[in-house]
Amino acid sequence: MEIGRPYSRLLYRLEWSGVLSPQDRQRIAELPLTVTNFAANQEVARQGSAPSSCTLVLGGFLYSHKLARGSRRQITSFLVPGNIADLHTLYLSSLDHSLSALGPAVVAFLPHTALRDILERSPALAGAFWREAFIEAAIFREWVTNLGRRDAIERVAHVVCELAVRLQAVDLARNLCFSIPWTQTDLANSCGITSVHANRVVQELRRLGLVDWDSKQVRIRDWNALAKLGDFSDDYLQLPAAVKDKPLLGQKVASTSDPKH
Amino acid sequence: MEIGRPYSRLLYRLEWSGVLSPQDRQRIAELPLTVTNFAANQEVARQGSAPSSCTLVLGGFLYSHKLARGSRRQITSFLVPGNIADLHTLYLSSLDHSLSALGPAVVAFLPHTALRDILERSPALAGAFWREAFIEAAIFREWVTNLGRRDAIERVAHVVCELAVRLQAVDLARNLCFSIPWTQTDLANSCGITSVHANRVVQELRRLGLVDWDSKQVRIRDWNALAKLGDFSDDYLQLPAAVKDKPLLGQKVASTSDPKH
DNA sequence: CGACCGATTGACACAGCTCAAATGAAGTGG
DNA sequence: CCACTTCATTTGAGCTGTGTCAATCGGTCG
Repeated sequence: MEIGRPYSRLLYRLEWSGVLSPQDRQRIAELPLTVTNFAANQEVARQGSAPSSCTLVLGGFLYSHKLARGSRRQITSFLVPGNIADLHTLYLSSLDHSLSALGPAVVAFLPHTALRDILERSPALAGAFWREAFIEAAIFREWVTNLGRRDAIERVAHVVCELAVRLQAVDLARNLCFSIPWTQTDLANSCGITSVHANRVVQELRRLGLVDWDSKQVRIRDWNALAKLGDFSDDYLQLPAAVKDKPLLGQKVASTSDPKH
Repeated sequence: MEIGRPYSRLLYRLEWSGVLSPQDRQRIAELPLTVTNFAANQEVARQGSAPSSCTLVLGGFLYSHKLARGSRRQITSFLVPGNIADLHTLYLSSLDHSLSALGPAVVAFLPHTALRDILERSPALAGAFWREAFIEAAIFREWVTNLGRRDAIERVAHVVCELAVRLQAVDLARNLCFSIPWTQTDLANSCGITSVHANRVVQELRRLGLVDWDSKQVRIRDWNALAKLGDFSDDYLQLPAAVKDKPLLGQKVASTSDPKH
């Protein structure tokens, strides 16, 4: 994966479904974009607003969230570099969730007009974006299942597994180790538990020897056990064979390099 | 809404985002379709399979579901007439959930080839389908929030409100009353609770005078109270003004016509 | 009539919540 | 370089919503 250009991770993901024509790659490369930095916890878009551009994550993490009962926060998804956080604003008038930066983050805003234009002109790109949207929906279904039918430690294990896979797929996790600037409260808000209980779960995962967890740094020490505990299978993420064959998952490479770093 | 043709409810929904050209309506009307009947609980599509057509609900209900821990079932969505249950199979190779009939149901299978064709030819139809897909995603986000941050009675109240609105939007609910062939176990599987507890919650809703509940027949007796209890707002369903202005919600018409039918 | 399925009920157990406080780490300003 | 603040993590002690197990009841259908 070519890294270094703003759209490189997006392009990499879009080509999961098949190589794009030079012209289509060019279309992506030429998308007008406004790069903006956000501080930790800064709001990128507010529920109810009607943005005129979409938000591509370049660096760091965003999360979408909603409130229940007026004050109970639920994180509905984590967005990692290469993800477009709110493609739906292209066709839905108002945003049904808020969007915030988990830690410091860099995003690019892509005007709706330009995106609609390439979706109309290139069936291949339209297909690639459809695919992105549908993968996001599959993740939502998995989260519904996670929240509805797994207990706290399983939920946490599952979310950690999911992030590990999604991050390694865009080269942001190495050796089952990744950095993410979340707090245990963020974790709790994504797993539908309280932060107090999230803390106890994290401690239990440490005690079981499944993960090292320095809050901002997560290292999975026993992938197979964690995936089993979290009832995790990466099927729903629809990874292409080329990505699945990368090492790091299934602990194929857990022994090749120094597990301490 | 014109009723009577297989695609009428779909067309009605597609036009929520704006009137379609006669040619586009024609394209929908001419979609090749295979109509099939399913018995209650019969499987329409199995997780892991790779269908070559999409499933349009014509009558009755479908539900998508996944298993956690091998045996705990979670319903991830209810599909009502006019919904396409698995549009994502157009672009994702394998189904990440199973699809079953809640009660007896009639569905139409639409070949991928025909659907891809109209998505490529008509930007307006593509936009309408994008909109459908994004509304589905918004529902998933709401479900994530429901499961993660509301307690049992709130979850049930919320799901009932959602179904009432979605059904009345396609003329399948009158006077806040609708028929749905679910069991309390189905309800439990959608709300992430056990069937025993679902029963207690239903009894409590009855006792509070919020709903009449004859299992297959749900009548909301106090919409405002139920919506408040379920922390429900229909914003995420992205109803067009024309539909929101219909009576029945907000109990505007709770008295105008016969509540028995 | 018997079989089966869904609704209902009761007794009890426990996962996770609430409330409250202590500890620790990181930054800020003097 | 040290007080001071702030925020995240951690711990403890009850409390409660929901699960589990098991039985009963009622309706439907062959």
